[in-house]
Amino acid sequence: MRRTDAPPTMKDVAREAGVSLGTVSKVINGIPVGESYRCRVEQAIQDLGYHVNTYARGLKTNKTNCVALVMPSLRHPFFAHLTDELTACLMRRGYRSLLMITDFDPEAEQKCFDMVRQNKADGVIALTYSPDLEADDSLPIVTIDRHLNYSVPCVSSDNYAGGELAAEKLLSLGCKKLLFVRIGPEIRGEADRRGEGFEHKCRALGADYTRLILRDWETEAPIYRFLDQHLQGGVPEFDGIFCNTDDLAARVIAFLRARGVDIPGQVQVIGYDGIADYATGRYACSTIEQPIAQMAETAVEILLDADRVFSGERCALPIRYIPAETTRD
Amino acid sequence: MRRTDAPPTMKDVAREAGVSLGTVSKVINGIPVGESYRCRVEQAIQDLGYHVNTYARGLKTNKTNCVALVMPSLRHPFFAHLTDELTACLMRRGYRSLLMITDFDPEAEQKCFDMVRQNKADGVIALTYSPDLEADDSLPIVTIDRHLNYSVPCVSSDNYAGGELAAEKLLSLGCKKLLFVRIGPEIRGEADRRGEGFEHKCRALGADYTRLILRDWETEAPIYRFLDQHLQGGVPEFDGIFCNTDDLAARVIAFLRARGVDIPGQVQVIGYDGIADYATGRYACSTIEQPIAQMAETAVEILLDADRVFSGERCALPIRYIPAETTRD
DNA sequence: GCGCGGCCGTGAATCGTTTCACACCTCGTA
DNA sequence: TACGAGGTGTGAAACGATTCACGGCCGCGC
Repeated sequence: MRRTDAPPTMKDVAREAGVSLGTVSKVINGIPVGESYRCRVEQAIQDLGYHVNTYARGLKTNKTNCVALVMPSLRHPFFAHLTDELTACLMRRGYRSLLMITDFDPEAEQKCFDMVRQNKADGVIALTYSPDLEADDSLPIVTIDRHLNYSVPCVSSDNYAGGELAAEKLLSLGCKKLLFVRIGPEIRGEADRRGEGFEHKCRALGADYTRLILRDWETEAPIYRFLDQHLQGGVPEFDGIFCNTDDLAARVIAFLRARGVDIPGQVQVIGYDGIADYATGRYACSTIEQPIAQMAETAVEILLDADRVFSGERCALPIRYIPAETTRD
Repeated sequence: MRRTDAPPTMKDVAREAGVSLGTVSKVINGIPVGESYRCRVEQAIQDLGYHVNTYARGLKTNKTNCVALVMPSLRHPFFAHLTDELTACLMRRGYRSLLMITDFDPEAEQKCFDMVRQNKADGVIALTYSPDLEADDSLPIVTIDRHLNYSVPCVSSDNYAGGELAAEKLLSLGCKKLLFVRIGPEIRGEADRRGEGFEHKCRALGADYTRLILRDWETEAPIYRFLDQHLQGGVPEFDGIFCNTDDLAARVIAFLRARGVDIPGQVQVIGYDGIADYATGRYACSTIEQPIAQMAETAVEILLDADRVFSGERCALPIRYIPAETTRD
């Protein structure tokens, strides 16, 4: 007799229903089976409170219904929002998500990839910062905003167009002297195309622009120094600034305001991401919004719809401009 | 011959190293084994690029090294931050986290619990909104801020003390007429103790207070109506307001300011959670901060350290007051 | 009435681990 | 020298699902 504290197995169900293992398996997997058999099995499953053992199934089928999400952090609202949408998408399709946080550490990122391999997830959706991760071609991977190598599909918003849009907006607001500020680690990422698009548009329209590129996190000091140097007698030299993230934009705005600069009176500032503050629903600055839900949907689609063949495909989704005074809600 | 595209198994390692399965198993699990044997096995593992198959192991051991995280959403920074800390804690201990998002839907919450059962996670850490979830006593569960029933341990910040602290602060700032506003669904949750602590302290100090309790999300209209009614000739009747969440506080502040009320000149407002805006690092309002990292650490500890016995224990962690003008960083 | 094809339920084999009873070897002791 | 205890590697059995070759049964057609 089976101990009552151990969960029931298919064998128990089969015995209870008076059928064979194969029949139980068929019922569970929705394979057609004689009416009376199906009923007996379903009844037995109910009575015993049977649940399939995912690990036995995974062992046999080599399918786990599990996708690993590799994210740098959930502190940043963009990552959190993205993870939220990805998980929702995956659950809708009957997949579970295995969450891994790397804290921007390349070593941790590589470790995650190794873990994923050994955990036999069905796939990986990753947003990473290590320039040269060993992507395992044995496992389907989709990256977000990053090029691991050119056989790994990458989903992102249309960063180039976003940069162009930022330039257009600043110029159409009457700005004459533009500045592009970029912060963050060096990556072969789509996000770098924000600057390219911006510069291209500036050149195309014959606008005066400068760029300030910092290849590290958390080193804002040089930016503040630069801004100070270009603040002649309290009058800022630049009247339009494009920052590569919203939080950088917010800090730049705070810094300039502390120096007595009127924003947006004297200087226009545009950020990138389009995340509103949760509490107030307000945007900290004018911004280029990324279609997060659509990015998540697309990443999941590419990962799971194996019938479509993707080879190093890049998927650039449409962006949108949001002025600072906007409130979400 | 094993096909080269199939991942190597312990059997392959054993053959390559010229030892038995049992020996390979011992090496993998760190059980002492003769020096020369260990070396041969480790070499073979290297050569073959062997990784243990988690599903086979899980099947055999009934342990998965996997904890399910049931969260309402990651849009709210409190949940995101908490999930971040929980995942970090779990990874440090060699556990993986299975993320499930319920979107505040009781049905989805129950479904998550069912999924967890069938997925055989080693445990669950849940922050739920359904008043009566069927907790499965076969699976270790720790809740955050919620009482499922009194045999399930619950971790939270010291909400009662937080309420008291809010009352004290408002009074010490010179407020005479206090208001407590609560919004959110009805739950048997620790969060309700915020109001109790607040009221208790008010009574103890003989302070004049009113309460406005809404048992639903997203129905702020009655709050605004109430505030309007108590705005006699532009002068607010209440000069100290305690809101049960930061985002409610932020909205109340925005509403009153739109009515021309000077905050904090005429009215002091305190929220709860202590989450700073990511972009600016600023707190949207004065607030009672919850020790999120400590809550995560404690929840994981209670869940995994089975040697300690918990029966319906409630763990209330210390809170802290943060004035509005503070900046994180 | 007989034979054959199709349908459908059966249960043994299998997936890759862990575990454990067992056999072997060595060393110390009588 | 002989025997037993202790240490160590071995490999078969088991975990709980899926799969597939097999065989029983039914009905149709000649």
